[in-house]
Amino acid sequence: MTHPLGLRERKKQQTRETIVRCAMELFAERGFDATTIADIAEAADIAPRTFFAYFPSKEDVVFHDFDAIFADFDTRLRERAHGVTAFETMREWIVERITDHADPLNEQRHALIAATPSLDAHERANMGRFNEVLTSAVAVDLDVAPDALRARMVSAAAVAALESLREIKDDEAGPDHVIAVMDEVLVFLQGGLDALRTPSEAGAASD
Amino acid sequence: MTHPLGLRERKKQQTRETIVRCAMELFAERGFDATTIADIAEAADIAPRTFFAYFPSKEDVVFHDFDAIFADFDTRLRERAHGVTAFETMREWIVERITDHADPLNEQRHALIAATPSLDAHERANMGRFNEVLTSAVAVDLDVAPDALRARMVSAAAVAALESLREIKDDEAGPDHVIAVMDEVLVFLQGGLDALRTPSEAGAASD
DNA sequence: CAGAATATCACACTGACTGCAAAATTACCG
DNA sequence: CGGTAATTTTGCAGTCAGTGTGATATTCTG
Repeated sequence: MTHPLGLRERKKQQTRETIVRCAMELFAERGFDATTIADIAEAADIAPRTFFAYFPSKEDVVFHDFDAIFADFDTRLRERAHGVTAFETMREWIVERITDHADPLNEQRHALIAATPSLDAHERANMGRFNEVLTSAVAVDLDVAPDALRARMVSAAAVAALESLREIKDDEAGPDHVIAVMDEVLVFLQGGLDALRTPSEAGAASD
Repeated sequence: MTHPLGLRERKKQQTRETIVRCAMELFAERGFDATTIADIAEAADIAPRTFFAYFPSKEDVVFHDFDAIFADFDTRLRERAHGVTAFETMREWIVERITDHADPLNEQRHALIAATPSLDAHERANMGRFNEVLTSAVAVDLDVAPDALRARMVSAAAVAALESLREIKDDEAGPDHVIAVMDEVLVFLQGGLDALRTPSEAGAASD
């Protein structure tokens, strides 16, 4: 009655955050592989076994917010209005995320991921999930099969742009740079699709 | 003197092949995760500890030929003649591989990968390496920075095509289908790059 | 406050992977 | 051929991630 969430839920949330904070700190200090579950548990003042009540694996701590982000993107794609392109939806979503959720810890996180092969693989798998949902949405836009080559190419190029964005993120100019990048992507994709639409001149110049 | 390779080398090669064969058999039967190193060692008639003298991890058995394939692609890209596009090089390379190395076990392998998350992540990492070298080669072609967005997009789209090819592979028509796919990719990339080159009309139609 | 629900935890276990040093095998050279 | 050096195989002990189970503690509900 005093709180929107019961004591239990609040404590759980708090413990979860403590685990994430302590773990990321240790990862930054010693590296991911050199940090054990026991280390994290001690720092967060929980039993080692309890860690696994919060995260299925050590890696999942690093990507603790991915599920929420992905779900957000997915529903956004699914619930877009008729006539609104998947790419436009993605562009909007990215600009929002950049402006709203400017997380200064992201830079540190990505340094960690880049330095840890297993995390890098995990990150790629995450991007793969973005790619999947984007591909099927693009396929709907283009009115082709869900696994059509052109849908894959469009989605892959868009996700490549997404990846390039996360490398700059905070230090470079925020929304302006993002918009510039997305514009370049749009021109590229549009040009590519137009070329596929007109079966005229195929390949003449060098790429 | 009787052999190009000494007894030692020959036995090593043989043992390596035995491990791969036995392991893949077991993986196909029971699944990757349900197969232990001890199982593989017993089947290949070696000590469990010896397994790690041949492969750094269980996963690497599945991708035992990746290093060679990747090195082939990489040198091919590096040593291409002046004026020959990275994309053209890739196209040639793929057609050769499809025709020469038609491995009937590949289908089985990819089923295994698709069914095993950790292998899927590993496979993505492998594709990521293709993407990296292709990106820098494309950047040279386009005369832009190695991490330029357009180089990334081109490479990402090409790798997406590569991934789509590996899904069909044996059952569908071989070289013909491959060439058709690569042609479509070329038109798409060419169109996209042309659009970026002419700063005229940007976005009008829907993608 | 009692009892149901749930969270924390200790314990024991599997399985991947590593370091180390002994034992077996192969190569080399006089 | 014999013996020694180089290399490979192996056993053993150990670390660490992750899981199942059941006991204990905490919170919730009436």
